[in-house]
Amino acid sequence: MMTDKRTDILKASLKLISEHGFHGTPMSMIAQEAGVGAGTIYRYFENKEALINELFLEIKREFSQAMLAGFSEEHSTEEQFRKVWLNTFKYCVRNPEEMFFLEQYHNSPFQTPEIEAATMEYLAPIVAVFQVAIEVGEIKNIPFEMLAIFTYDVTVALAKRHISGVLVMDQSSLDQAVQASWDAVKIK
Amino acid sequence: MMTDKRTDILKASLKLISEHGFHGTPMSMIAQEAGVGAGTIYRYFENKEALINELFLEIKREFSQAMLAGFSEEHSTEEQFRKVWLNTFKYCVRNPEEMFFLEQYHNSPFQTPEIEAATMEYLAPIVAVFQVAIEVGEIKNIPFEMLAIFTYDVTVALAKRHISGVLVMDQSSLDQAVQASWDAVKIK
Amino acid sequence: MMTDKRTDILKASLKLISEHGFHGTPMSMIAQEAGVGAGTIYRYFENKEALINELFLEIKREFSQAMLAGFSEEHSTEEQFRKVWLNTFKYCVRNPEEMFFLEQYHNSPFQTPEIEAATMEYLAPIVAVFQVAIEVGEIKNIPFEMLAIFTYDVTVALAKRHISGVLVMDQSSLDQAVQASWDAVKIK
Amino acid sequence: MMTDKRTDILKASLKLISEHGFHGTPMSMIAQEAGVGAGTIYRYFENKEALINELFLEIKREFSQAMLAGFSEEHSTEEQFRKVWLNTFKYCVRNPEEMFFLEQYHNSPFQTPEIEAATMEYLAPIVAVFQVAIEVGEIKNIPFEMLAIFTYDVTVALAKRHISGVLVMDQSSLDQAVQASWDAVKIK
DNA sequence: TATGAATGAGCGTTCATTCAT
DNA sequence: GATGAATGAACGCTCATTCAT
Repeated sequence: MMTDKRTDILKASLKLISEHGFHGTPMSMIAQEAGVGAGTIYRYFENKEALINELFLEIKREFSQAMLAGFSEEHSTEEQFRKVWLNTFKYCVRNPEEMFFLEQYHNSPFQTPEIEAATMEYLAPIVAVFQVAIEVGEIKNIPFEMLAIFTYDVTVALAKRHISGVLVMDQSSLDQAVQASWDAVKIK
Repeated sequence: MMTDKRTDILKASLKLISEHGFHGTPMSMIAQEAGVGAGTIYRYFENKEALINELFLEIKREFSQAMLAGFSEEHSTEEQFRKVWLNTFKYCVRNPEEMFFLEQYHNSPFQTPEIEAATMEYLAPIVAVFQVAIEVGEIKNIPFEMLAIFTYDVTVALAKRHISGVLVMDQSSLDQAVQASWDAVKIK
Repeated sequence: MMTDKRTDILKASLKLISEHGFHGTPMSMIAQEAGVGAGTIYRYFENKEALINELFLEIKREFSQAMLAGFSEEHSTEEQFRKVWLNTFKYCVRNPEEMFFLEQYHNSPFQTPEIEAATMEYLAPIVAVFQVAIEVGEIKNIPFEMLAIFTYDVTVALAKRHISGVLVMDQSSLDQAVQASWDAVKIK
Repeated sequence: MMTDKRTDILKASLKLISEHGFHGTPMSMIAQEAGVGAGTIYRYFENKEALINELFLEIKREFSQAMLAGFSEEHSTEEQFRKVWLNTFKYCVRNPEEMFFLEQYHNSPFQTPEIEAATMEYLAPIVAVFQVAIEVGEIKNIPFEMLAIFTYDVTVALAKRHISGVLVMDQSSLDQAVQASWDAVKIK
């Protein structure tokens, strides 16, 4: 299969980078974990930076899809909000490698405005919902970027603390957290 | 002597690391920027890791002091909350290098539980205020770690977006953001 | 391939180390002399210490084989003694690099009891001959370590003086030396 | 006192070098052990090599004097031989630092023919005794260098084994060793 | 197409030596 | 004279990348 090795390389990269960091993961280690020759990586990716950027885009796409799972415009804004919030949290907890990778990426020199922007479009449906909710007066008229912080960033931060064990998120804590996030953005 | 070499080295490290990352900043580059010989760094710091850890502790202390500026127990909880929130935001915006450095540090292998813990005590006064506010029923009874996310993490995230230009935080946006954060944690 | 890089590296190491010493021989110099890249050495040897240890074991094995050349239990003890003595001397004179390397190694921190011990078994046949000779009363009942000094150490010391030119060992001097060594250990 | 610091430096060098080797002993370590500033060493010695060479000459002189202790032409050749032999052995066992230093020196690039030769004159009395003994037919007519090997080199090698514990030299072993050495060089 | 041996620039770090005080 | 902070060349070693097979 054509994409087999490419996928193997991306998987190996994710696993190793999430554990050892970008700089603790030599290309040779990725090659070994992926079961390919070191030179083979360069048939699929121009260089290490390109590999990491493509991995980022792939994970970001998957993450965005997960955020939108079961998303339906028939529900209330609050229900949609909760849905997305919990989807985000669940994805993080179930895919810690992906989450750690993204967190590392966001604080690295690999990160570029163009690539970050490219991921924005994945979340268009959510943006639309917020847009309508603002117009009908259900949530505060604040920039989408700010809304995103009270949902995405807060959720990921909680998931990280949960995974590291610093903060145990049981059902009741989860309810508290969603409620607090909703309180932050809702009107009244 | 007018300039202290230790300080020069820390300053150079901060500037370069905040821009190029830990691994994008060789010791030789730090030496050059600081105007010292490469070997001189090792008179003041045991190795690169120790240099970075000491820089972290120094910045964290300064940051914590900035967060507590003008802090007084005579004001209301909400006023104290706003004060700390705005202090945090201002520090980030005025000291972007320090902020980027801290963010990088928190997602790096340099970070160790001991060093992280050592910084916790700086914020004891804030913890105390939250504690009282919870007891008297002014803010929600949620774990301190969660409260921290709705204050510290959210604020830093906003400052980062502001600095990158993705999100312009004028006075009115700032008011909105503080209010949203307060809405997230306050009762009623 | 005609030339084996591993062998090239060992040969270059031997030549340079015997001349300049362990610490006067950087890895880069070995690489250049061997005609390989600096990093290539590390494909064949874990680090400098491992390279030196492997070189030691290789030379020690070769040396031991040379000492035992033409060794036969059919001859008299004295003939066997002379044979080994002269084999040793000849090897040193013909392979001064190997000899200087071994001498350096024996006075270095690379030397470890395990590695030293590993080389002992090469000389088992000689030990056996001495053992029997002691039992039948042909040579003095002195510890093997002491016998070794009157044979091996003395011989190497003579070879060193010969190579340095301080002492010219012609056939007659050689006969004198062997005789003196034999007089030291023989009975009566 | 004028020579105080110089002596301190030499003592510190001997102690540290005998333990850690030439290359495991930085000048700064010597300075600290000697209780002087690093730069001070360069007032007394041109550089590290000169320091080591001077230390060698000093030890060699002391060693030679020890070898000649109680030396008297009134005794028989054999008695004189035994005396020197045992003096040598005792010095090594009582001054292992000096012995290890000398052994290291002899297998190092510091060693030069000129310096080695300079030490020869210390042993002139011994040379004279051997000379006479050869002329009167008490010992074999072999070069002094070869005689030296059967006395000095053999003795030092035994002392080294004794100190390392590989070979325990009690009174009887010592008698055996002296006898073997004497057997090697005596006539009949 | 796939490999992995080979490369060498670049890293963190050491230490003999200098020189302002 | 004595100091020790400062230097920077040189070290051992890593790893992204290339290219002959």
